[in-house]
Amino acid sequence: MEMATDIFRDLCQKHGIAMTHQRQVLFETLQSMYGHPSPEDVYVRVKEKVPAISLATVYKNIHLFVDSGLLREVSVHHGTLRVETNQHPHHHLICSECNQITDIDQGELGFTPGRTKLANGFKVERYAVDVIGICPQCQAKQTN
Amino acid sequence: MEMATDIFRDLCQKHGIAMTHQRQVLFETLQSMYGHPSPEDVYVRVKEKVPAISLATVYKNIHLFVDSGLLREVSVHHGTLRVETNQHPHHHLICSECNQITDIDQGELGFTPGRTKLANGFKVERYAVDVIGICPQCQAKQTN
DNA sequence: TTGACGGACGATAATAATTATCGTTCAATA
DNA sequence: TATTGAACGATAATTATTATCGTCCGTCAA
Repeated sequence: MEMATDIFRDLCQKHGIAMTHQRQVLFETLQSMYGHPSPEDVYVRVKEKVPAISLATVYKNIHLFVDSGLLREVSVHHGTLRVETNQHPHHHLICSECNQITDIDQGELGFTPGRTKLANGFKVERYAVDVIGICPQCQAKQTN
Repeated sequence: MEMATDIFRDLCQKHGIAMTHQRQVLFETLQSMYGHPSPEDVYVRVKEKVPAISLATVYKNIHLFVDSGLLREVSVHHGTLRVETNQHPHHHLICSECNQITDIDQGELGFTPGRTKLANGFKVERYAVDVIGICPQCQAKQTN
């Protein structure tokens, strides 16, 4: 489960971030966990290896990892409660650059809802699809 | 844009909630808005019609509407920051009863990613699918 | 109509999650 | 190895949300 230090150093270099002891332990800890842990959960686990670490460091580096593509977060949506005003069946386009969320009709997306019962017995009510990518505005900015 | 009071009363009855003036104005206001407003946004708008309304009432009733199915929220997992520990391409099963989130492999879901460029010029990086429904455990509880 | 009851409201205190600040320490590199 | 900016740790501050609690309003029985 241990990752060689120089492998992690390379990984950091590839993603353009500095390598520190805290970051290495944090990353290794994440890889050893299951499911969708909260920063607090991760903090508790990392403390076993680096007792002096601060919760703020965990937050800062999770965000750093996410921003630099080392790590992914469960949902790219707003951190706050948002309500749908669009009554029609639709999905979301989310720009990974500016985080803007735009609605797209189910038909326009070319998405056909799959089965209504999955292998494990999960009963499907509906599908919510997030299309993550770059919006036209941000594409234009990038080429400039 | 106005909704007759007795139509809203019927709607409330159908969903098993009491009808009040604040709820009616809140609901009408939501229907008149676009995009994905925050409770604060909605509060500001509702205040124009009901100046004495409290932000807490807006929160309470948005949740009531969501729970009773009158309204939908943008993301089922907003709330707190969660990180993915699963490196493989996967999607999420979300139980609308107990809110548990389970990973499901893209293949197992039977989902075929669509086009990589959408009509409006949006450049697709990846698709994130949330399957919302009832997990086997909660189905068992319901039949009991 | 009146009186009682329960649920909804408004004001605001409390909590939870996250971010900002700031002095100290560490990692990259010349 | 000395320099220098970035990262760290402690903790204060902020933001979003929820809980509390006294009051008010609508409904129903007398």
